[in-house]
Amino acid sequence: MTDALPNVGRQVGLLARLWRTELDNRLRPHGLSQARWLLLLHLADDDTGLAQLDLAVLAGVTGPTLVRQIDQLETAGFVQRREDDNDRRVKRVTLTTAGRAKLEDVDQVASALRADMLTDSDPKEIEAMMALLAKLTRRIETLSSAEAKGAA
Amino acid sequence: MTDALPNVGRQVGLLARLWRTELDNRLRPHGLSQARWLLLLHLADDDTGLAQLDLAVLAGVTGPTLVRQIDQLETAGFVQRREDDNDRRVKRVTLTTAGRAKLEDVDQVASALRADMLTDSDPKEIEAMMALLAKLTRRIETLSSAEAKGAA
DNA sequence: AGCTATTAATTAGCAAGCTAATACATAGTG
DNA sequence: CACTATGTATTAGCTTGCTAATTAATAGCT
Repeated sequence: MTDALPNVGRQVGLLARLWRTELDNRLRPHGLSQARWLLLLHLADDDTGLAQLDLAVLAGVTGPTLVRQIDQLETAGFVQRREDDNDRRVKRVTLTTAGRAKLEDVDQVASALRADMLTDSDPKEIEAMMALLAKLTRRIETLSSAEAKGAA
Repeated sequence: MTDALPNVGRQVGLLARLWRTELDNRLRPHGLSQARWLLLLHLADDDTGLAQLDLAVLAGVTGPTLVRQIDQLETAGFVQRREDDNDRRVKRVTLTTAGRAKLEDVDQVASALRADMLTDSDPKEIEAMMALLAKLTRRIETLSSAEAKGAA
Protein backbone atom coordinates (compact mmCIF):
# COMPACT_ATOMS: atom_id res chain seq x y z
CA MET A 1 0.00 0.00 0.00
CA THR A 2 3.02 2.22 0.27
CA ASP A 3 3.95 2.30 -3.39
CA ALA A 4 1.98 4.94 -5.22
CA LEU A 5 0.17 3.84 -8.36
CA PRO A 6 1.39 5.67 -11.45
CA ASN A 7 -0.76 8.44 -12.90
CA VAL A 8 -1.95 6.45 -15.89
CA GLY A 9 -4.85 8.77 -16.60
CA ARG A 10 -2.55 11.73 -17.04
CA GLN A 11 -0.09 9.91 -19.31
CA VAL A 12 -2.82 8.41 -21.47
CA GLY A 13 -4.64 11.73 -21.70
CA LEU A 14 -1.51 13.57 -22.76
CA LEU A 15 -0.56 11.11 -25.48
CA ALA A 16 -4.13 10.96 -26.74
CA ARG A 17 -4.26 14.74 -27.17
CA LEU A 18 -0.91 14.95 -28.91
CA TRP A 19 -1.81 12.08 -31.22
CA ARG A 20 -5.14 13.58 -32.11
CA THR A 21 -3.70 17.03 -32.74
CA GLU A 22 -0.96 15.66 -34.98
CA LEU A 23 -3.37 13.50 -36.97
CA ASP A 24 -5.86 16.34 -37.28
CA ASN A 25 -3.11 18.53 -38.71
CA ARG A 26 -2.16 15.91 -41.27
CA LEU A 27 -5.78 15.18 -42.21
CA ARG A 28 -6.87 18.82 -42.50
CA PRO A 29 -5.67 19.20 -46.12
CA HIS A 30 -7.91 16.26 -46.97
CA GLY A 31 -10.96 17.79 -45.30
CA LEU A 32 -11.08 15.26 -42.50
CA SER A 33 -10.26 14.95 -38.81
CA GLN A 34 -9.32 12.00 -36.62
CA ALA A 35 -12.89 11.72 -35.40
CA ARG A 36 -14.47 11.68 -38.85
CA TRP A 37 -11.78 9.47 -40.38
CA LEU A 38 -12.41 6.88 -37.67
CA LEU A 39 -16.11 6.84 -38.47
CA LEU A 40 -15.43 6.25 -42.15
CA LEU A 41 -13.09 3.45 -41.15
CA HIS A 42 -15.78 1.69 -39.14
CA LEU A 43 -18.31 2.14 -41.92
CA ALA A 44 -15.96 0.56 -44.45
CA ASP A 45 -16.25 -2.82 -42.73
CA ASP A 46 -19.96 -2.77 -43.19
CA ASP A 47 -22.25 -3.56 -46.10
CA THR A 48 -25.90 -3.25 -45.12
CA GLY A 49 -25.60 0.05 -43.28
CA LEU A 50 -25.13 0.63 -39.59
CA ALA A 51 -27.73 2.05 -37.25
CA GLN A 52 -26.33 5.26 -35.77
CA LEU A 53 -26.26 3.93 -32.25
CA ASP A 54 -24.34 0.85 -33.33
CA LEU A 55 -21.82 3.05 -35.07
CA ALA A 56 -21.56 5.24 -31.99
CA VAL A 57 -20.79 2.20 -29.83
CA LEU A 58 -18.17 0.98 -32.31
CA ALA A 59 -16.51 4.37 -32.35
CA GLY A 60 -16.85 4.74 -28.59
CA VAL A 61 -18.73 8.03 -28.63
CA THR A 62 -22.18 9.07 -27.45
CA GLY A 63 -25.24 9.49 -29.66
CA PRO A 64 -25.22 13.28 -29.82
CA THR A 65 -21.52 13.38 -30.66
CA LEU A 66 -22.15 11.00 -33.53
CA VAL A 67 -25.11 12.95 -34.87
CA ARG A 68 -23.01 16.04 -35.46
CA GLN A 69 -20.19 14.14 -37.13
CA ILE A 70 -22.61 12.34 -39.42
CA ASP A 71 -24.20 15.68 -40.28
CA GLN A 72 -20.82 16.95 -41.43
CA LEU A 73 -19.87 13.79 -43.28
CA GLU A 74 -23.24 13.82 -45.01
CA THR A 75 -22.89 17.45 -46.11
CA ALA A 76 -19.42 16.61 -47.39
CA GLY A 77 -20.99 13.80 -49.42
CA PHE A 78 -18.98 11.00 -47.82
CA VAL A 79 -21.88 9.32 -46.12
CA GLN A 80 -25.61 8.80 -46.51
CA ARG A 81 -28.51 8.32 -44.09
CA ARG A 82 -31.23 5.88 -45.17
CA GLU A 83 -34.40 4.96 -43.32
CA ASP A 84 -34.64 1.46 -41.97
CA ASP A 85 -37.33 -0.70 -43.58
CA ASN A 86 -38.49 -2.40 -40.42
CA ASP A 87 -38.08 0.22 -37.73
CA ARG A 88 -38.84 3.82 -38.47
CA ARG A 89 -36.84 5.01 -35.46
CA VAL A 90 -33.50 3.92 -36.84
CA LYS A 91 -31.47 5.45 -39.63
CA ARG A 92 -28.82 3.39 -41.36
CA VAL A 93 -25.58 5.06 -42.37
CA THR A 94 -23.56 3.93 -45.37
CA LEU A 95 -20.46 5.16 -47.18
CA THR A 96 -21.04 6.80 -50.54
CA THR A 97 -18.65 5.94 -53.34
CA ALA A 98 -17.05 9.33 -52.78
CA GLY A 99 -16.64 8.42 -49.13
CA ARG A 100 -15.05 5.10 -49.97
CA ALA A 101 -12.66 6.80 -52.38
CA LYS A 102 -11.74 9.46 -49.84
CA LEU A 103 -11.07 6.81 -47.24
CA GLU A 104 -8.64 4.97 -49.46
CA ASP A 105 -7.01 8.24 -50.34
CA VAL A 106 -6.52 9.15 -46.73
CA ASP A 107 -5.77 5.80 -45.24
CA GLN A 108 -2.05 6.14 -45.80
CA VAL A 109 -1.97 9.38 -43.82
CA ALA A 110 -3.03 7.64 -40.64
CA SER A 111 -0.80 4.67 -41.43
CA ALA A 112 2.17 6.96 -41.97
CA LEU A 113 1.72 8.58 -38.58
CA ARG A 114 1.39 5.15 -37.00
CA ALA A 115 4.64 4.11 -38.68
CA ASP A 116 6.40 7.32 -37.65
CA MET A 117 5.37 6.64 -34.09
CA LEU A 118 5.94 2.93 -33.77
CA THR A 119 8.79 1.86 -36.02
CA ASP A 120 11.51 1.92 -33.42
CA SER A 121 9.53 0.18 -30.71
CA ASP A 122 9.41 -3.55 -30.15
CA PRO A 123 6.22 -5.07 -31.64
CA LYS A 124 5.92 -7.38 -28.64
CA GLU A 125 6.00 -4.45 -26.25
CA ILE A 126 3.45 -2.62 -28.36
CA GLU A 127 1.17 -5.65 -28.31
CA ALA A 128 1.52 -5.94 -24.55
CA MET A 129 0.66 -2.28 -24.15
CA MET A 130 -2.35 -2.59 -26.42
CA ALA A 131 -3.60 -5.58 -24.46
CA LEU A 132 -3.35 -3.74 -21.17
CA LEU A 133 -4.96 -0.62 -22.60
CA ALA A 134 -7.83 -2.77 -23.86
CA LYS A 135 -8.17 -4.43 -20.48
CA LEU A 136 -8.30 -1.09 -18.70
CA THR A 137 -10.85 0.15 -21.23
CA ARG A 138 -13.13 -2.80 -20.52
CA ARG A 139 -12.62 -2.23 -16.83
CA ILE A 140 -13.60 1.43 -16.84
CA GLU A 141 -16.61 0.63 -19.00
CA THR A 142 -17.93 -1.80 -16.41
CA LEU A 143 -17.13 0.72 -13.65
CA SER A 144 -19.18 3.46 -15.27
CA SER A 145 -22.10 1.25 -16.17
CA ALA A 146 -22.19 -0.17 -12.65
CA GLU A 147 -22.51 3.35 -11.28
CA ALA A 148 -25.22 4.21 -13.79
CA LYS A 149 -27.12 1.16 -12.59
CA GLY A 150 -26.62 2.09 -8.95
CA ALA A 151 -28.12 5.50 -9.57
CA ALA A 152 -31.37 4.01 -10.91
CA MET B 1 5.77 -4.64 -43.93
CA THR B 2 2.83 -6.98 -44.26
CA ASP B 3 1.75 -6.94 -40.62
CA ALA B 4 -0.47 -3.96 -39.96
CA LEU B 5 0.49 -1.75 -37.06
CA PRO B 6 -2.16 -1.64 -34.34
CA ASN B 7 -4.37 1.41 -34.08
CA VAL B 8 -2.73 2.81 -30.97
CA GLY B 9 -4.17 6.28 -31.42
CA ARG B 10 -7.71 4.96 -31.33
CA GLN B 11 -7.19 2.80 -28.24
CA VAL B 12 -5.37 5.52 -26.33
CA GLY B 13 -7.97 8.10 -27.29
CA LEU B 14 -10.83 5.91 -26.16
CA LEU B 15 -9.33 5.10 -22.78
CA ALA B 16 -8.36 8.73 -22.23
CA ARG B 17 -11.93 9.89 -22.79
CA LEU B 18 -13.47 7.26 -20.57
CA TRP B 19 -10.95 7.96 -17.82
CA ARG B 20 -11.52 11.68 -17.97
CA THR B 21 -15.29 11.36 -17.98
CA GLU B 22 -15.25 9.02 -15.00
CA LEU B 23 -12.88 11.23 -13.01
CA ASP B 24 -14.85 14.35 -13.91
CA ASN B 25 -17.99 12.68 -12.59
CA ARG B 26 -16.31 11.81 -9.32
CA LEU B 27 -14.71 15.24 -8.93
CA ARG B 28 -17.84 17.23 -9.78
CA PRO B 29 -19.25 17.13 -6.23
CA HIS B 30 -15.99 18.71 -5.09
CA GLY B 31 -16.19 21.51 -7.63
CA LEU B 32 -13.25 20.29 -9.67
CA SER B 33 -12.51 18.51 -12.95
CA GLN B 34 -9.63 16.34 -14.10
CA ALA B 35 -8.04 19.30 -15.87
CA ARG B 36 -8.19 21.63 -12.89
CA TRP B 37 -7.22 18.97 -10.36
CA LEU B 38 -4.10 18.22 -12.41
CA LEU B 39 -3.10 21.87 -12.34
CA LEU B 40 -3.46 22.01 -8.58
CA LEU B 41 -1.34 18.88 -8.38
CA HIS B 42 1.49 20.45 -10.35
CA LEU B 43 1.30 23.63 -8.30
CA ALA B 44 1.59 21.67 -5.06
CA ASP B 45 5.18 20.68 -5.88
CA ASP B 46 6.15 24.28 -6.16
CA ASP B 47 7.03 26.96 -3.64
CA THR B 48 7.99 30.20 -5.33
CA GLY B 49 5.18 30.28 -7.87
CA LEU B 50 5.21 29.05 -11.43
CA ALA B 51 5.09 31.23 -14.50
CA GLN B 52 1.95 30.37 -16.44
CA LEU B 53 3.83 29.06 -19.45
CA ASP B 54 5.95 26.78 -17.27
CA LEU B 55 2.81 25.40 -15.69
CA ALA B 56 1.28 24.92 -19.12
CA VAL B 57 4.28 22.90 -20.24
CA LEU B 58 4.17 20.79 -17.09
CA ALA B 59 0.49 20.08 -17.59
CA GLY B 60 0.96 19.54 -21.31
CA VAL B 61 -1.56 22.12 -22.46
CA THR B 62 -1.25 25.30 -24.51
CA GLY B 63 -1.14 28.81 -23.09
CA PRO B 64 -4.72 29.80 -23.89
CA THR B 65 -6.08 26.58 -22.43
CA LEU B 66 -4.22 27.30 -19.23
CA VAL B 67 -5.41 30.90 -19.02
CA ARG B 68 -9.03 29.86 -18.84
CA GLN B 69 -8.43 27.17 -16.24
CA ILE B 70 -6.45 29.56 -14.07
CA ASP B 71 -9.27 32.09 -14.41
CA GLN B 72 -11.68 29.55 -13.00
CA LEU B 73 -9.37 28.34 -10.27
CA GLU B 74 -8.72 31.94 -9.26
CA THR B 75 -12.42 32.78 -9.08
CA ALA B 76 -12.93 29.66 -7.01
CA GLY B 77 -10.22 30.93 -4.66
CA PHE B 78 -7.89 27.95 -5.07
CA VAL B 79 -5.12 29.82 -6.82
CA GLN B 80 -3.60 33.26 -7.02
CA ARG B 81 -1.83 35.26 -9.73
CA ARG B 82 1.07 37.45 -8.63
CA GLU B 83 3.23 39.71 -10.75
CA ASP B 84 6.83 38.73 -11.18
CA ASP B 85 9.36 41.11 -9.62
CA ASN B 86 11.91 40.98 -12.42
CA ASP B 87 9.82 40.55 -15.57
CA ARG B 88 6.54 42.38 -15.88
CA ARG B 89 5.36 40.07 -18.64
CA VAL B 90 5.13 37.00 -16.46
CA LYS B 91 2.58 36.18 -13.80
CA ARG B 92 3.40 33.62 -11.16
CA VAL B 93 0.67 31.28 -10.01
CA THR B 94 0.55 29.85 -6.49
CA LEU B 95 -1.88 27.74 -4.49
CA THR B 96 -3.87 29.54 -1.84
CA THR B 97 -4.32 27.81 1.50
CA ALA B 98 -7.87 27.01 0.40
CA GLY B 99 -6.44 25.46 -2.75
CA ARG B 100 -3.98 23.38 -0.80
CA ALA B 101 -6.73 22.18 1.52
CA LYS B 102 -9.03 21.33 -1.39
CA LEU B 103 -6.26 19.39 -3.07
CA GLU B 104 -5.68 17.22 -0.01
CA ASP B 105 -9.41 16.75 0.31
CA VAL B 106 -9.72 15.60 -3.26
CA ASP B 107 -6.53 13.68 -3.68
CA GLN B 108 -8.08 10.41 -2.53
CA VAL B 109 -10.75 10.65 -5.21
CA ALA B 110 -8.20 10.39 -7.99
CA SER B 111 -6.25 7.76 -6.08
CA ALA B 112 -9.38 5.71 -5.57
CA LEU B 113 -10.13 5.67 -9.28
CA ARG B 114 -6.53 4.71 -9.99
CA ALA B 115 -6.84 1.85 -7.51
CA ASP B 116 -10.18 0.75 -8.96
CA MET B 117 -8.57 0.63 -12.36
CA LEU B 118 -5.21 -0.92 -11.61
CA THR B 119 -5.51 -3.28 -8.66
CA ASP B 120 -5.89 -6.46 -10.65
CA SER B 121 -3.15 -5.72 -13.15
CA ASP B 122 0.49 -6.69 -12.75
CA PRO B 123 2.57 -3.72 -11.55
CA LYS B 124 5.39 -4.78 -13.86
CA GLU B 125 3.09 -4.72 -16.86
CA ILE B 126 1.75 -1.34 -15.81
CA GLU B 127 5.26 0.01 -15.51
CA ALA B 128 6.16 -1.33 -18.94
CA MET B 129 3.07 0.27 -20.42
CA MET B 130 3.82 3.59 -18.75
CA ALA B 131 7.37 3.51 -20.08
CA LEU B 132 6.21 2.90 -23.63
CA LEU B 133 3.50 5.55 -23.37
CA ALA B 134 6.13 8.02 -22.19
CA LYS B 135 8.43 7.06 -25.02
CA LEU B 136 5.68 7.57 -27.57
CA THR B 137 4.82 10.90 -25.98
CA ARG B 138 8.40 12.12 -26.34
CA ARG B 139 8.41 10.84 -29.89
CA ILE B 140 5.29 12.68 -30.99
CA GLU B 141 6.53 15.84 -29.31
CA THR B 142 9.69 15.80 -31.40
CA LEU B 143 7.62 14.99 -34.50
CA SER B 144 5.36 18.01 -34.05
CA SER B 145 8.13 20.42 -33.18
CA ALA B 146 10.17 19.25 -36.19
CA GLU B 147 7.23 20.08 -38.44
CA ALA B 148 6.75 23.46 -36.81
CA LYS B 149 10.41 24.18 -37.52
CA GLY B 150 10.08 23.03 -41.09
CA ALA B 151 7.22 25.44 -41.68
CA ALA B 152 9.32 28.45 -40.69
C1' DA C 1 19.63 55.26 -27.97
C1' DG C 2 16.54 53.26 -31.17
C1' DC C 3 14.59 49.46 -33.98
C1' DT C 4 13.59 44.81 -34.55
C1' DA C 5 12.63 40.32 -32.88
C1' DT C 6 11.10 37.46 -29.34
C1' DT C 7 8.40 36.23 -25.35
C1' DA C 8 4.17 36.17 -21.85
C1' DA C 9 -0.40 36.53 -21.26
C1' DT C 10 -4.60 37.21 -23.21
C1' DT C 11 -8.87 37.30 -26.38
C1' DA C 12 -11.65 35.36 -30.07
C1' DG C 13 -13.34 31.65 -32.33
C1' DC C 14 -13.47 26.61 -33.76
C1' DA C 15 -13.76 21.29 -32.80
C1' DA C 16 -15.42 17.44 -30.56
C1' DG C 17 -16.43 15.34 -26.44
C1' DC C 18 -20.23 15.15 -22.72
C1' DT C 19 -25.18 15.34 -20.22
C1' DA C 20 -30.05 16.60 -20.14
C1' DA C 21 -34.21 17.20 -22.40
C1' DT C 22 -37.44 16.37 -26.69
C1' DA C 23 -39.89 14.01 -30.40
C1' DC C 24 -41.29 10.12 -32.31
C1' DA C 25 -41.72 5.01 -32.83
C1' DT C 26 -41.99 0.47 -30.99
C1' DA C 27 -42.73 -3.05 -27.36
C1' DG C 28 -44.84 -4.85 -23.47
C1' DT C 29 -48.70 -5.24 -20.13
C1' DG C 30 -53.14 -4.68 -18.00
C1' DC D 1 -57.12 -2.09 -27.18
C1' DA D 2 -55.07 1.49 -24.46
C1' DC D 3 -51.19 3.01 -21.71
C1' DT D 4 -46.86 2.84 -20.04
C1' DA D 5 -41.80 1.43 -20.98
C1' DT D 6 -38.18 1.63 -23.73
C1' DG D 7 -35.44 2.83 -27.56
C1' DT D 8 -33.56 6.01 -31.51
C1' DA D 9 -32.31 10.17 -33.20
C1' DT D 10 -32.06 14.81 -32.35
C1' DT D 11 -31.46 19.59 -30.20
C1' DA D 12 -29.53 22.68 -26.72
C1' DG D 13 -25.93 23.93 -23.91
C1' DC D 14 -21.47 23.08 -21.23
C1' DT D 15 -16.33 21.89 -21.01
C1' DT D 16 -11.85 21.81 -22.51
C1' DG D 17 -8.79 21.15 -26.00
C1' DC D 18 -6.74 23.81 -30.16
C1' DT D 19 -4.89 27.85 -33.51
C1' DA D 20 -4.57 32.64 -34.81
C1' DA D 21 -4.32 37.26 -33.62
C1' DT D 22 -3.46 41.17 -29.88
C1' DT D 23 -1.12 43.62 -26.32
C1' DA D 24 2.61 44.65 -23.50
C1' DA D 25 7.34 43.92 -22.07
C1' DT D 26 12.00 42.42 -22.66
C1' DA D 27 16.27 41.33 -25.30
C1' DG D 28 19.46 41.96 -28.90
C1' DC D 29 21.85 44.53 -32.48
C1' DT D 30 23.87 48.47 -34.92
